[in-house]
Amino acid sequence: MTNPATLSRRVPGTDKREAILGAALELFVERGFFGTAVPEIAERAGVGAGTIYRYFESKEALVNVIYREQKLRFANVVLDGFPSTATTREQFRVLWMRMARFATDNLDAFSFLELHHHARYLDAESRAVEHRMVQLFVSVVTGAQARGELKLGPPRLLMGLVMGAFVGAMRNCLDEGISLTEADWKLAEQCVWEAVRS
Amino acid sequence: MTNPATLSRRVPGTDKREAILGAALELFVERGFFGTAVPEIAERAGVGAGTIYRYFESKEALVNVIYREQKLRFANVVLDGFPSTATTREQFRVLWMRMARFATDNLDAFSFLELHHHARYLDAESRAVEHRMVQLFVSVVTGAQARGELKLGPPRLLMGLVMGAFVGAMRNCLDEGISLTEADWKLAEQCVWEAVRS
DNA sequence: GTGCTAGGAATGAATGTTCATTCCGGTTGA
DNA sequence: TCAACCGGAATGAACATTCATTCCTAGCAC
Repeated sequence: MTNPATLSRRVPGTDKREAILGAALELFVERGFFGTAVPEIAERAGVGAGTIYRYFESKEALVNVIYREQKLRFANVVLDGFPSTATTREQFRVLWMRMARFATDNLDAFSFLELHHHARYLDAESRAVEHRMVQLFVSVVTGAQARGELKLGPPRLLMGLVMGAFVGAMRNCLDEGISLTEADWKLAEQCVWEAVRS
Repeated sequence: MTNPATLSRRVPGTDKREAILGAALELFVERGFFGTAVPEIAERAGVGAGTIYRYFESKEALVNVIYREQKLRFANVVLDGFPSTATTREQFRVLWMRMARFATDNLDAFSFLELHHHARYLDAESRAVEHRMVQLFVSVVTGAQARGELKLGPPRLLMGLVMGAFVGAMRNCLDEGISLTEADWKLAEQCVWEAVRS
């Protein structure tokens, strides 16, 4: 009963759920939330329109599941095994390059998170997930400031500059349909480090 | 026929047109393009739904007019009387502070331009307006690089970092419902200059 | 092995709602 | 009186969601 052939039977329809999530992610990136019709999602996922409502309570619930899932995936990629005892310089490099990897390997997920930042249809839990991540970053910045390794100033402002610069760099990629080279990412990292170092 | 009393007759309904543009700008920022219903725009503008179609061919034409209008307003505020003979350091300061002024004084317009960056419903002319602005900035960056005053590297990448950092700083404002102080803007300017200086 | 059956999963046409757009009767200023 | 202008009800298309029906397969009887 637990051999691979029966696995998809034991958790029925998991693959359909994944197909719906994948199709919805793509379409929300391409057309936005209100610009995407539920039957379109069904068509791209290769399921009936009604099937979506077997897995998700509503279109809004669907977009919230995607948001939280991808936000947590991002957090895992970036923070898993974070070198908390390394120098701030090294921590910054690791953070930047992990973000670059996530964004490069998961273009749609990255665009989705960007696009749906603070959207009206995100519910309290989705906002809470976001808020927890921000708080975590703020505490890292505050710590580095206390050790005199980052410029002084509102932590949220410094974080905004760094994250904004990252998104700005990535956006060039997306806008031009090209992808940034490893060298480009390293240059960007060096630039932004010089922006915030004390 | 040209005295003030008859002006609003000679350009009929100019004030209604402005009311529609203003209401639509606000609502598109609050709810997005597809999330905003035309009758809602009419209500906030204090006109009938049909009246909107006396001034704009369609909802899509309306959003494009707003986009181009605000993009050009931004370009004017930032580039009008630009000190083209000053040092790159001084030019950077002027650019940054003018952008800060525009964003602070025109929160909705700034958010609108951010939100509708590369949206599907922007037409060829709107894209052309955007493209011309980018080209202009690229040539400024390239010139400064040639004089050895900016880091070398893809001009689009450096621009992306700077503009991204600006947006990131501004976003803190919007997210927290607070506004950045003059000191905050100066700190941010100093940080970002150090990111791109040679 | 074969045929049957129960019941959960999947479907997509049907439903009621909401939307962008049109159109016509009323209003206004000259 | 008249032409230009306006409002908002009317219209048809498109939408999110539902639900009566079909499909699939594990389990059983033989």
